[in-house]
Amino acid sequence: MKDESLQFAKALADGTRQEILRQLCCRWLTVNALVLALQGQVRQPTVSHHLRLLEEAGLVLVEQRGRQRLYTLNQERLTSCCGELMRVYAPDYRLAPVPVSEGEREEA
Amino acid sequence: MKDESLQFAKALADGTRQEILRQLCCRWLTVNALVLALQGQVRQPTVSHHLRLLEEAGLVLVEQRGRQRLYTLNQERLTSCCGELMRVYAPDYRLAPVPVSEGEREEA
DNA sequence: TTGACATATTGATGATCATCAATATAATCG
DNA sequence: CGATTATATTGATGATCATCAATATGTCAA
Repeated sequence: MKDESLQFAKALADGTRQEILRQLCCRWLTVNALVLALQGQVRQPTVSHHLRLLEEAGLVLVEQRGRQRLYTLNQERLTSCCGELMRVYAPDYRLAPVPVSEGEREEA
Repeated sequence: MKDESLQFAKALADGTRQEILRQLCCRWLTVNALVLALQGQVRQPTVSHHLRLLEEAGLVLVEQRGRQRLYTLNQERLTSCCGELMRVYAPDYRLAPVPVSEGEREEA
């Protein structure tokens, strides 16, 4: 897409997609596992549809594993998109994103 | 709206609204001035419509001034919404938003 | 109060999009 | 190979939404 911030916002502008991202945060799930995690909220084709949009926006990472595909949230991408938004729309504010260290990540 | 991050994303999920926000960044414009700045892209009622959505999302500030209404981008709100997004969807990253000082603001 | 100006609201229309059932593709196993 | 499983794609349908012309509301000046 031409405008990255627009694609980013559109990707997040749906409740089901945000729920999917929450489920994919900090873990890898297969499509079916994701459908189950969504508790019958939506069917598998719908989940695949959303995953495609999220992948096109770079917000999820995919890994083929036999006949299943594992998805996870791409935190780095989300961070950089938020950074871009703030650079454009909040130039009077600054952000200093600090990656959490490996050690800290384990504690949570 | 129930979900703040969803309302935020929806508000940004339109090219015209993002263009409006760019125009309202760091300055106050009347509705008509905004229509002019958009160079005939959209009519006045459409602009008013978008301004309402943006106001409901807290992304613009309004001030009545005689018979006109002045709008400007609410940078603080945008910053906090981005922060919320990152807190939820990028917990392995941190942001330390630092407001630019008054002095620096003048230079730009 | 009347007239002129600035903005908001209404109602209609077309476009975009979320969702589903059905089906296709792809990968593994026997 | 054929059967099974996992995921993607297709086509249809209803909902949401961006946009406009027309009109209403609100504000000031004379």
